[in-house]
Amino acid sequence: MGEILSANRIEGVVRKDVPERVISRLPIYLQTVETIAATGQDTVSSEDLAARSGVSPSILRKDLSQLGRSGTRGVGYSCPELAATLRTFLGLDRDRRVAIIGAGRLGSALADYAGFRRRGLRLTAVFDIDEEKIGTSIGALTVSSLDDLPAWSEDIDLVVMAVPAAAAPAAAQKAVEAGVRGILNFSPTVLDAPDTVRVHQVDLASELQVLAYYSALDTAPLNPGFEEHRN
Amino acid sequence: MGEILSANRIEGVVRKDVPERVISRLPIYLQTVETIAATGQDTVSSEDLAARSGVSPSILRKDLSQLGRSGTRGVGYSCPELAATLRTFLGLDRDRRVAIIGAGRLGSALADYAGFRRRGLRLTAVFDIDEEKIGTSIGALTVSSLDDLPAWSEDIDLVVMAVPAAAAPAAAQKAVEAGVRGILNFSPTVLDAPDTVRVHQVDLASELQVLAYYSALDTAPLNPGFEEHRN
DNA sequence: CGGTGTGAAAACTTTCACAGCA
DNA sequence: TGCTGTGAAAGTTTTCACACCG
Repeated sequence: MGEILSANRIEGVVRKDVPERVISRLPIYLQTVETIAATGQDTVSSEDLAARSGVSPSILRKDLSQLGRSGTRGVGYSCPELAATLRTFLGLDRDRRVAIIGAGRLGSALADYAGFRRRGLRLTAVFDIDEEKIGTSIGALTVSSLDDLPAWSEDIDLVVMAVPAAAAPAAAQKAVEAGVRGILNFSPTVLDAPDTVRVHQVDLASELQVLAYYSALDTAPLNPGFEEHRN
Repeated sequence: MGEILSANRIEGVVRKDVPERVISRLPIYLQTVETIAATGQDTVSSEDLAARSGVSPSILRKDLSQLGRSGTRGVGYSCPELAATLRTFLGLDRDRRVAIIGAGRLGSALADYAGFRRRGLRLTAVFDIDEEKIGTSIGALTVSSLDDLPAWSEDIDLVVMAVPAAAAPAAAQKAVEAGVRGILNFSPTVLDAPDTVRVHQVDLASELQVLAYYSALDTAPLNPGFEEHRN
């Protein structure tokens, strides 16, 4: 499940194996540095960039140092240079092509997200199995039949799954067969896929349940007078 | 940012401080064990439950052992008992009240999610600032003005932010002032909030960018003939 | 001078392997 | 016997603190 691939070969250059934890923070840095660059500020310190990204300055410096030296001592990081480095490293210099499976409310909402292009992603197709939806428009796209997915396999790198839990495994199977390299799964189901396909899970209820746990901490006990059970 | 609270007092019982990593896996176990229970299977081994939850058996056993002994040696875990333990531990035995801020496409789609009740969550309100949307219905709820949020403060534990990035900080501020305990933020902005409020970020583009990175690994090098640089 | 880059230490997480119990 | 619960080992991530350089 979600094994880390170890070859790490991009454009022929073999890189130090960068941990997934680090990779998952890079998009945040990218977004933050773009926001800062948009204000006209040309350089930024690790302290400032870290604060705005919600991480510690030392972790930010460690993370960025793994992409090669990218800052200037005594000055900070050049916003445009850093943004370019991050985009290249993440493979966003050439647009990644994304398809959404599921043209219901959630799928349509995600398809609507205006930031795709700006963030190096291109929405190329939307699929559904519902005859009612096939042929309708979502933004500039027309909903295709999921059965036609194989025909698109050359034009899809990543898939967003926005279908009911029951439909997810079969749809994922089709995506895998079509050769997609990653699946972002909004259905509340653990999907299994071969090691060549990365699956990330986003589950509304699970996230809220974690928050629910923390929301119950530190509140007045409902049942005072009870005491510590230890084994 | 997102400091771990340390008091950990639930219903008067002081617990071992359970790491966030562990907490974030519990909802998955809960969902998996409920699915298994629904098939009529009464007990489950750590090996089986782990495989279906996408984790290793040892990590599953370690995680569950932190909730107190919950299995039976030689047998496995009782599905109904384990589900009850997890629900209680996560604080889901009494429904957590959730509000959605943002009645656009995404907010409506999330409000529509059928699993709330079953998963210990109750959607109590939907807010927006757009006069056009206020007063319209989403499912059984009527969209309220965000300005009325303070009046609801007693009825909201958690908030889901589904507004454009530009509107997120102000909306989060209102939620914090109303005393919510957690925010699940779908806007692509890092929100800062006091330590008493936990903020989790879910960003479509960031998730896809991480997948994009991995999708570029192990593909045929664009620039073959280059060889391994090792330090 | 000021802020990055980085070893070394500390903290945390996962895996291993097996004791112990139903 | 079979599978949980758990110490101890291995591995990973974060923090610290400071050398180094523009």
